[in-house]
Amino acid sequence: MTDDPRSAGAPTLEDVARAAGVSRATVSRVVNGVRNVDPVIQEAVRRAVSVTGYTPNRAARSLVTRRADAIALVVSGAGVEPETARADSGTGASAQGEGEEHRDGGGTGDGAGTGTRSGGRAFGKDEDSGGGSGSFTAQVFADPFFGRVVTGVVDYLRPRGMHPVLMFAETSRAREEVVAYLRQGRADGALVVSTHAEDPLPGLIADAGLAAVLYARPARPVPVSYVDLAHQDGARLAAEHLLDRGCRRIATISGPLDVPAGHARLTGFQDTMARHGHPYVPVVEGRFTQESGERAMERLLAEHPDLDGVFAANDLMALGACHVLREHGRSIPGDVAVVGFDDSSAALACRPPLTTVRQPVEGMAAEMTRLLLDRLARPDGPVTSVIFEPELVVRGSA
Amino acid sequence: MTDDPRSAGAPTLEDVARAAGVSRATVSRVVNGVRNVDPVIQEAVRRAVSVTGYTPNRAARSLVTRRADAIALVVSGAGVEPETARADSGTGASAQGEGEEHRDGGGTGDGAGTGTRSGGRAFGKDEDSGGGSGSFTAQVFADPFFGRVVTGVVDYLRPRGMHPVLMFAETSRAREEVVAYLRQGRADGALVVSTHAEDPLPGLIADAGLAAVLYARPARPVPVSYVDLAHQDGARLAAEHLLDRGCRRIATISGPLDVPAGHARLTGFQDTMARHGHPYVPVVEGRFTQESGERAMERLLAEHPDLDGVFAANDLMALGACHVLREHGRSIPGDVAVVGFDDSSAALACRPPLTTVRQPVEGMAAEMTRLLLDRLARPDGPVTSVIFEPELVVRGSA
DNA sequence: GCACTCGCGGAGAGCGCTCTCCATCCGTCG
DNA sequence: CGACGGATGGAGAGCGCTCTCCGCGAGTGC
Repeated sequence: MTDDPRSAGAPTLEDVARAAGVSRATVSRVVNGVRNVDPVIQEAVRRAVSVTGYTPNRAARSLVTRRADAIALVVSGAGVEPETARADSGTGASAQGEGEEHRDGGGTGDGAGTGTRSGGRAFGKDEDSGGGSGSFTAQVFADPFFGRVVTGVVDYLRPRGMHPVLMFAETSRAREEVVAYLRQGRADGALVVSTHAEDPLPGLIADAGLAAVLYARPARPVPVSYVDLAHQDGARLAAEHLLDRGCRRIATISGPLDVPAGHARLTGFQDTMARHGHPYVPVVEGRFTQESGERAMERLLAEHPDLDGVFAANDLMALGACHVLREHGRSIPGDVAVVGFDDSSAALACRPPLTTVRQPVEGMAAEMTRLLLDRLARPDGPVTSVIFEPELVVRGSA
Repeated sequence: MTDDPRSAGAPTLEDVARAAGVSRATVSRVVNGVRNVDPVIQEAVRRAVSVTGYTPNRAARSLVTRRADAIALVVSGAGVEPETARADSGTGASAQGEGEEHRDGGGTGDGAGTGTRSGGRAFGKDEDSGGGSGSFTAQVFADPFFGRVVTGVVDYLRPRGMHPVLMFAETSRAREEVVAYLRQGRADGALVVSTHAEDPLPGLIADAGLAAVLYARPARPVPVSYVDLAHQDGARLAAEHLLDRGCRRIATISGPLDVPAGHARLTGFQDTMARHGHPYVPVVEGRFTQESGERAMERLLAEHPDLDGVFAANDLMALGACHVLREHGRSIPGDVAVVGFDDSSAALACRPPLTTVRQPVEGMAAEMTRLLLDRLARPDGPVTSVIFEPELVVRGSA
């Protein structure tokens, strides 16, 4: 019968108000942006808050503010997949979404990465206890790139009291879930990292009038902000460095050509080479995985045993190339100079450490986050994009 | 004046009910677990839902169900930190979390891993555009381990329509934020991965009566479920393999001894070696980073130039050790056999690929998630823990 | 000295949803 | 043939919070 703080559940605004002898509204004012409350009362309220151990209920707040104060970090995958069936399997088993088909790399097509796919990832060979063997998620994190994106996003968000919800969207079903998630108001906007061009997700999000910012420019224009890297410039840096070093028989291992970054790095490289009198550059297409880099290097070596310089479109492939090169008795950089791209952790896992083109992933991810938060603050602000400049990091391999 | 679906904002249950000519309650019944609604009406409601494009508002639902249908994935860091000042630096720079003090390896103490810390991570040397140079986040993702944890968690959660909120908790402030987050009802429970023993977070969560499951047993008992690996057994496997191979002058690079996993792997290794007539095994403490593995290997080689076998407590260190070994002219496994631990992606980034002890991280993470969901379903269920058995994966290095 | 403004706190109306009663209506059994 | 039970749908009360009104008291200008 005393003023017990309603023994059930967590204390509410009401409880605090009672304890402080004021109204709910006043407590709310104090708890949030202190609009205009007498300092004395403020203090009383604050004391009451700590006495009762009050924590505002976010659901209730979100209900009225219509803000979740959360954002989604979405890793979006290939657009190519069997979605003809328009599966209406209701709830339940969505595990079948696995059947995703990657288009198998253009000219490289030695069927390599298909059966032996596990080469790219170390784990989960015959594991089946729920851990994602060949799952999209596992593939994603096999590349150090995504960890860096997460790092950039989280480091930007944390000081602002926000935390990202991690989502993956490699199937149309998953994509719809992402849109639904946003529409349900569980997140105010999305940070989308696409692993493939033609990803329909940005379009879906834009159509639904939801806020998003992309990492990398979408293949077809979408009215959404993005951050990107000047890939061509980076490739130019690599080419010039190899040339400056005196390499004359230079080849390149490109990324998947259906990925804008892969394409741009190749054309940037070829253009620069051509401009310096090397109109023809041997190229084998890889898939940004270490194993594909190995295959590509083997092939390159078979066809051009005398090459003295290689530019791989990312570090993982460069690492694989180095292994193969060494196995074939080539010293690095003595016999063959190798330049990678990204400056990821793989660059240092290599011996000698990789000379590479640095992509400031963390900074780009942070900027992407900033753009999203800006947009949420001013929904009618302009759609802006930021292009980052890469820089060459010279280490031992070239 | 017509039955326009209230042109403002998203359609609500009310709108759907009107469109279907039923009551809100009925629509709710259909949308959720269909308790008992006439099939005909069900169909009508479903049609109305798709016509109106209705999506339930999660905040409203959470408000009454008191469930967020979300869980937090928390990477928790060192307990050791300068929190005397009780830093009230408000928001902003949390980057100082770097000051985190790892005890510098027992006898190793050559001050190595201190200045050259960047060796462990590839990125962000002088980068400052917000991306986390030496941030805790960056450190965390520099190890392939966390990507695997995320993979396991996400792959288990996704088919269940859930997505994890990613949080980090390396400072007491961050820890409080995690607890607050849970108390606000933004997540129903937490999955906690501690990078250090003595982590206070599990205790804080348990004290607050919140649900959680840990990856790895906490140093001091906490009434919380966890999953863990039989580290000793794994180390035994490594020792026996090295011995079986005929190695007789074996040394080991241990993990940080203040981390239970590091400690257990060392003692398991030593015990087995002792049981086989090798009471003394040279050991240098590493920090689970590639660079610390290199340093340790250098030291080991200096003191025991004739060694013919090395067990590194994780793959990253084994990778570093291999580099150093090769630089010193030792062939692997010819002159020196190397065994790693984890079977992470680093094991395949190595040449020859690493023989290693497999920790089924994805499976363990999935199990951890299952335990949490179980607990949320039955809050008064038992506190259970699951210990996984490691297995030896023989590849080229030993 | 009176109306007017302004600062400040309280009352109360929802936000959209779930869920517990009830009211109905049907079929069926005594 | 009347009553009763089960199946079904509707009404309505909140969940905890924010925020718009209002009221009140005190300062201010003419």
